Amino acid sequence: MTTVVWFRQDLRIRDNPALAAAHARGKVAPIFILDDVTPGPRRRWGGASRWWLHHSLVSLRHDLGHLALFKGAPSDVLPAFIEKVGATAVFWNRCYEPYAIARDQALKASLQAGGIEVQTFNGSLLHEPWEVATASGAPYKVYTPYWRASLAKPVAAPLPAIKPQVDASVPPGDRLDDWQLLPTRPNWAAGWQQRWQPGEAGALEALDAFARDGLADYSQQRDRPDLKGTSRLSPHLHWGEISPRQIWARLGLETESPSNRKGAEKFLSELGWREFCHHLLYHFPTLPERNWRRAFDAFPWRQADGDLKAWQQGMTGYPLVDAGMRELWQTGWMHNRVRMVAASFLVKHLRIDWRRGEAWFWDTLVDADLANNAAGWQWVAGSGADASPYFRIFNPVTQGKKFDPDGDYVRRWCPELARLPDEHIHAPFDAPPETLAAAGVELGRTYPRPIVDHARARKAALDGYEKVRSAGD
DNA sequence: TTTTGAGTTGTTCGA
DNA sequence: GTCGAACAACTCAAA
Repeated sequence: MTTVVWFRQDLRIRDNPALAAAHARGKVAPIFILDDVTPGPRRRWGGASRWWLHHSLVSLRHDLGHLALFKGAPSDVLPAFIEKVGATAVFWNRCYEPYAIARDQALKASLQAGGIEVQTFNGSLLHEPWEVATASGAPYKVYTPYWRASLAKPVAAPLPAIKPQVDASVPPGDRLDDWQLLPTRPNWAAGWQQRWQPGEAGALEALDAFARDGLADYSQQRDRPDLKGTSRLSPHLHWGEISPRQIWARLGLETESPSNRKGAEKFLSELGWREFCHHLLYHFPTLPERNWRRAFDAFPWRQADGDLKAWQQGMTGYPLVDAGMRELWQTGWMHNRVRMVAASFLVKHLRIDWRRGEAWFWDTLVDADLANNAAGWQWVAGSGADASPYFRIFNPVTQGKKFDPDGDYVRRWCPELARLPDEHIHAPFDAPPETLAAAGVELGRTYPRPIVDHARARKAALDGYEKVRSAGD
């Protein structure tokens, strides 16, 4: 008996429920479908995600021994593939993007109507979004009670690795290179393979390194963009090269020292945010498109295309923001602390609609994830569930001094400022002229002047939120 | 149904 | 330099 396993965001052979169940039935016909056609917001993977996907598929194909690649609408591709390999069943692990849920439900119904057995599994979350609910059965809208309720539920143990018996008659489908997932002209991802190792082996190595070395100081170091204090597991998690269950199981063992235990709990609570974001997206499917708090529809966003461009290019004149945006552009990733500062700057200092920032992150982040991205941006904007209060406006200079105290992070990504002394590295616009000259910095020429004044921008943002407040009634 | 306590990540101002 | 209070009300979750 051959079972088709449709791989999506579960590009691994360990703890893969759909693959394990199919293997238990007999031969397996694995397939990945590049779906650029199903309609929906952010249905098409961004540029950085496509780079990651390419390499992750190479890795998965190697681990499986065979992987069929097809491009197009799953509603066309999958039934044809099932027929071609003579399968009687298809298994997959669930996705949670609203368009994917609609697509998969329709496909499941039509396959079942055609006599094909369909089974779906949880391969991406500790708990399904509908499994965690308040006493009255409603979805949670606040993180802390959500996570408390999640912690009270048992987490399934991870499944062992599967080396499936692949059906020899499985057609290979497309050549991966023909999908052109990798950038050319220019190849902006040159050098990314020194920084990232997409695929299951890389994910396991990253978890191993983090569990070994990262937990003891995680609670403090996670906020320091100048240090390597975070796990960098986010892109691996997004593509399902590793599952939250595996992380849960691994970190649950790291309890020999109190500091490790504290770090593990903190990290798992970050995993909890990922779960909460998926919970929100599932229960509020317009999250990527509409203000979760509708009163924010009254916020007076600016068009300001030039300011948007300066932000995207890391040319705002605020070193921490610029360092973050350049790190993003050059590596496909940005430190979480800096994401908050840079996002807050776009939304509150520049008063540009969070959706335009969300779109930029979607295209440039290797860990771009609809649930996390949409919920994160709405959190920063103040329009989201359990969001940052409107009056919380990050000061990029204060944040820089606090979390990049020696300026190492700014110097790495804004080398034109590298020779400034520590006390001026986060606010070159306040440095004495002779200090700037000695460091070879000429504002407006070698590094931009601030595109907005912090105090004025802060006041304007608060005025904008006043409109939201009055629209709330 | 009503009430009560609580709520990721900050900044600024004044003592 | 450090510290606490104000920011401003509102919504949520649970008793």
